[in-house]
Amino acid sequence: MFGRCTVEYDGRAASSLGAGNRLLILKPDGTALVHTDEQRTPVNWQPPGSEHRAAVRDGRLRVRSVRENPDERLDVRFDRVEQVSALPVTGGRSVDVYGSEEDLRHRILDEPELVEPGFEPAATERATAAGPVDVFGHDDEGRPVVVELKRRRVGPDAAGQLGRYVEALARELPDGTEVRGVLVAPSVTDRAGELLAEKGLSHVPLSPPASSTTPSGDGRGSTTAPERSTDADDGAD
Amino acid sequence: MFGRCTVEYDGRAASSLGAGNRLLILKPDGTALVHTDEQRTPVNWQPPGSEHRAAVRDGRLRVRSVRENPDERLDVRFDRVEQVSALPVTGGRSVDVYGSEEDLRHRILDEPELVEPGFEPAATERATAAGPVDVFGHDDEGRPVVVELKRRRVGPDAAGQLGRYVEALARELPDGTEVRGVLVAPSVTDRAGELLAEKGLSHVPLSPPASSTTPSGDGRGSTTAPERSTDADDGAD
DNA sequence: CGTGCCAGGTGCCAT
DNA sequence: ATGGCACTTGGCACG
Repeated sequence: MFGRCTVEYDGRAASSLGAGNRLLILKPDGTALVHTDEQRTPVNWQPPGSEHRAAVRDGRLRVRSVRENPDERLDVRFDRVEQVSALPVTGGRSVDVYGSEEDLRHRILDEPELVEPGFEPAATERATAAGPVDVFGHDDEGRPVVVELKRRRVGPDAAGQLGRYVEALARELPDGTEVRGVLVAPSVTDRAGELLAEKGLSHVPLSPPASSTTPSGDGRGSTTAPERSTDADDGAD
Repeated sequence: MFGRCTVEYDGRAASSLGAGNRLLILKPDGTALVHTDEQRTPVNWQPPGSEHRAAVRDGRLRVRSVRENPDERLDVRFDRVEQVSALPVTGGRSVDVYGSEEDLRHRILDEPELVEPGFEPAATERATAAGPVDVFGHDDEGRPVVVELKRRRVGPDAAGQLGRYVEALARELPDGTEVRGVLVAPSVTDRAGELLAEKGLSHVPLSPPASSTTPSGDGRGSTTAPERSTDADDGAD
């Protein structure tokens, strides 16, 4: 729907939006989106699972979307409706994304020496008291190694996360066992680097496999070709 | 626009979406959104600042949106266009949200005893080597106190964040100075609670002021002018 | 369901 | 531009 409306939201937070022309999208799964002419993020919304209802009050259309747990409500009051469309959506709803953290994990399991020579992965998502460890394994001297993967440049939070895993494992393993921690990510910020150094953790610069040609820039050596590149025949257009 | 299309994305990651009827939204600020009939998140998109272009190839409409830094591209190829609308958006584009972390900070600055009796705030956003501290102050015995605010229930990350601030301040202040850390949030998860305990930090259960029951006026900080504050009316069911 | 964590996170604002 | 962080974060997978 498109038209002049006001929007009120109350729930996890609360907000109010004065009159203006906006686009209101109501999805059959209960999602509601109010979009203006800027930004990727809707100015107001209601998550999937909400219930939409429409009624005319004082001669004006009001669309109300409500959900519970948490209780929240979105009210869109129109004083003029410019357009209403019902659109029959079909086809795929989700995409496989290449270049994710999972792809990075596969890359490392395929070639553990990318982490360091002699590294031997033992488990993924290994449970610890501090949460699941992305890749757990041992170095060339048999020392336990915790590997935390990030698909992009990281800040201090990732260093903290890795540190928690290392500490949790150190407690879990026999007293005195030295546990190493390796952060695998394209790069780290200065602060994150300092934090890693403080905690005795290390960083291995490595990116998820490029889905298509991202040739120059990252001098991260010409490691073997990712099989992912089978979409190369797409070109043409 | 609405119609049957395929969608290809390549940039920070890469994805491919087979043919189907979807809604394509092109905003004048360069945003592009591809929505299916589910979820709040678009199945594909392009951020603001991108450039949209349309062309007919092999008798089919192709919309391409490109941006640089990072380089990324979205291609939507239609084989049938069901509807095209150009909608004149007007009016406010952003909302004042109540119940934010900032509101929680105001609440605490108004009533510091909510943190603990005798707490005296000294600064907000106080800079440290580990980042800005939400509220910095002193307790009834003059000890420095770092307060980290969260508007909702928090996990281990918040405990880590607070811990980093406390440690950074402890280093900055004269040797031996005891720095206390208080996490103000509605609640904490078990794991976060353990982490807090380990680090000698404490938790004060407190929520942002409820919007619907906000009793008295509060001078909202330095930011935008709230022109639409008085709208307490709520149409009964 | 809650907990934990990734995400093409987005968006805001500081240096 | 990069960094650090909040967000009605959203979404998923696992306990």
